Amino acid sequence: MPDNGTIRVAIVEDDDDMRITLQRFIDNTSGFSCTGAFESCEEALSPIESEGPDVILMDINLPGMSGIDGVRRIKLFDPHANILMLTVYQDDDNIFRSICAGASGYLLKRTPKDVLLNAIREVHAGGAPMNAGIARRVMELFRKTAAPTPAESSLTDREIEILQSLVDGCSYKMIADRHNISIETVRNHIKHIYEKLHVHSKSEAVAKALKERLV
Amino acid sequence: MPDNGTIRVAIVEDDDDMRITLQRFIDNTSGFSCTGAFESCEEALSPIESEGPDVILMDINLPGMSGIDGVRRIKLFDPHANILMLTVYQDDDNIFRSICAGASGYLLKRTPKDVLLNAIREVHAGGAPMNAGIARRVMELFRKTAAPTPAESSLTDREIEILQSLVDGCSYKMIADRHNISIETVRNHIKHIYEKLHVHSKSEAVAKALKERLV
DNA sequence: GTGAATATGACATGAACATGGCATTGTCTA
DNA sequence: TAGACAATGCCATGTTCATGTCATATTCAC
Repeated sequence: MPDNGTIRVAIVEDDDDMRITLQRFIDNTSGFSCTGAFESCEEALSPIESEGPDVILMDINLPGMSGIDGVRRIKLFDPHANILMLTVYQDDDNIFRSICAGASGYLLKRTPKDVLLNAIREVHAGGAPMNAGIARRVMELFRKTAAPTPAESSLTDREIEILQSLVDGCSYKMIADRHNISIETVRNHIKHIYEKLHVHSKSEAVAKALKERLV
Repeated sequence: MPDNGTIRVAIVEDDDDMRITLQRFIDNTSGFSCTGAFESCEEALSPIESEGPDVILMDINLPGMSGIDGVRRIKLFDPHANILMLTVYQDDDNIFRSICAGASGYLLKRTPKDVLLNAIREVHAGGAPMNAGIARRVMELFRKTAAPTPAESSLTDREIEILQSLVDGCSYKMIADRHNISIETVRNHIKHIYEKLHVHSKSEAVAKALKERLV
């Protein structure tokens, strides 16, 4: 990392105009330098791995490997890479998949240059820049996705152990062996589990256990 | 909503100094007005419901009902309420629970006044203001919480429908009725599902379906 | 120290399931 | 157009499960 204070930026963008404009803009801005500008992830991966830029600007819709897959690949060899998605898409699915792949920020291409610079600084500083609408979307997605609080169950510790074994796919016999108890005892525990969960089969119990985070 | 352009803010904060300082600051700032400042959620709920402020600043650590529960309650009668958490806590658990409860933004109390004003504007405009570190944390939490990419399953559409029915706790007979096919056909589909998933029982299939997000 | 809850165990019976093989029909593709 | 795959269907056999009733020992609270 040369030139303390300069943020080294790599660009992956297939549109020639956009890419060249961005590269010039960054190189001509004090405090920033461009380590490379690439048309595709395939071209970008190796240079990015060796150069280790501070921030990577990544388009989503690229020929060949998508930007989202690119993020995943980059994160494989550098889990701390700071990647800022810069794209025209702001649908939930792309946002969701970008974040899951490991992107640290998400901006639209029409973002003004000064905001983009701030975002690059922010992502470099450990932030997660994104425009207001996208941030709110992430919150909504998060809320929807988040695990519901484990339901209050009246199951005893032992019953939860047995239920866990059911989730693991064990037969009664296997559960008996695993816990060193008689298969009749297993039956008994499972009877009680069924009563408490209001179910009538192994598969229902397993579904309920997993959906309600009982195990 | 009086005075077009003025953002009406309610405050819930138990610390007297903090609350009074905030209230004065907001009332003395052009474009903002304070509809009420409360020491507790219990006191705040009713006035907030009748006043319908544009933005609510909410502390987390309150005597009695916590700010997080407060958010939940407010969201019950006004799902579009814009609530900005303003707190000293920035641990994952509080952030996580605030977002799940329905908060739209999350700032620390030591946030400078001008940043706070911007955040109020932003949350009012549909954004989700939070400081850089918290934003990054939300992304991380999101990534950890989010559903892993559905595994490649090679199941046909029909098989996935049947598998869904298994997850719903159906017996073979119920599946046959639900899909208007013979129970023998159900057997056949399930045979194929077992082969493809490498399982040997309904409960194993259900567990695999839920764990690997096949349905 | 009595009662409630828990963990353990047994037995019996009918229902549901797992697995094998086999057949027909339609669709898609090399 | 032959082959692969999907969806539908039937039959048979053995296994596993669901559910009932009952019993004993332990623990913990009231």
